[in-house]
Amino acid sequence: MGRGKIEIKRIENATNRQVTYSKRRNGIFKKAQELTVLCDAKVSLIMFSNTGKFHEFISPTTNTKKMFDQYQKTLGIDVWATHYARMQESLRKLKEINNKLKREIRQRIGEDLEGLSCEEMRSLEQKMTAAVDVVRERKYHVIKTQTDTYKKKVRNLEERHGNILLDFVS
Amino acid sequence: MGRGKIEIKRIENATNRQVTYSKRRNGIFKKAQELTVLCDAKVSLIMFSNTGKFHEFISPTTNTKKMFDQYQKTLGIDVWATHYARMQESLRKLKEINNKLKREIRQRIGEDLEGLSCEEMRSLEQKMTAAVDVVRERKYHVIKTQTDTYKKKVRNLEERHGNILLDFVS
DNA sequence: AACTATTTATAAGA
DNA sequence: TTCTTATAAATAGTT
Repeated sequence: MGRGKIEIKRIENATNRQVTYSKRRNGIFKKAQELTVLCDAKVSLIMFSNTGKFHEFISPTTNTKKMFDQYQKTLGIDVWATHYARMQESLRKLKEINNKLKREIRQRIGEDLEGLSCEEMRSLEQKMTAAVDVVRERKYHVIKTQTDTYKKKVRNLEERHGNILLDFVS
Repeated sequence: MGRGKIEIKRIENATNRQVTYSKRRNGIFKKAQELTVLCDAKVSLIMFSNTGKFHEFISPTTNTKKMFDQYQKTLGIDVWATHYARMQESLRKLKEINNKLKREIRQRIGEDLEGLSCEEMRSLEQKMTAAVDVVRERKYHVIKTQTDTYKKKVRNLEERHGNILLDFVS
């Protein structure tokens, strides 16, 4: 999958190997996550890059301990695993929400409009003009309030000034 | 990937779930194998289907025991803590970004304007009207394109209709 | 870190 | 299960 087909053999260029590792690692993690959800399966995925970097995915499950116990006693790991998996899920969801929000903002900025139908565009425009109106009104309100405050101050000053002048005159 | 897009949630139909599990398990195993070879990585992949069937993939360069040894040796129990801390940090950051994005959207919807100064409000209004213009222009473009297409069709139909009428007359 | 031309995975149907 | 095939998704090479 990609610009060209590649042979499945060790990538000799270190940089390239690192990049591919990173990309494919994400791919596999995503697939593991999906399998966990779609098929209600339990998955443990642990990997070390050739540079020794460690990554893992563990399905959120109450039976994680069973999975590890089949191989060896790994004290405390299962407790963390559940917790960890939950966090992974949270991260994933947050990222998703983030992307959606970003897209919405982009649309409201006027980018990313390619996919929208005429009707959707009309609706978006309507929403946006309505919002602009709200902002405009609010702005006027603020200005009005400020102006009134200043007017009052000026009136006050004028009055006092007038009194001072009167003092001079008298 | 497939005839249709699917939502990532538990597949309720048991047969379907089993089939998907089988297909996707093969997919992940293949990917794990490829990663092992391409990137010279060590991968341990253990899974249980919801019916309790067990499958695993282990890089040929290692074995499960080695993998867990490395896991413990490289990480130790305290590394779980750092790992956990790192994830928590990520979560925090994502949430923060999320809130900012949400706030921006709210403002662009016309809510949450309380804290803004007159100047900020003016700037926001400007940005929004600019965005509305972009959307409006894009909308017009779409409508124009559609209209032109229809016009062409109508012209075509009229022409053909005219020919048919001529046939009748002659 | 993005992008995109391609390859690959896979959902649905048989 | 296995095959097929239209479509979605992953990703190799590139910028």
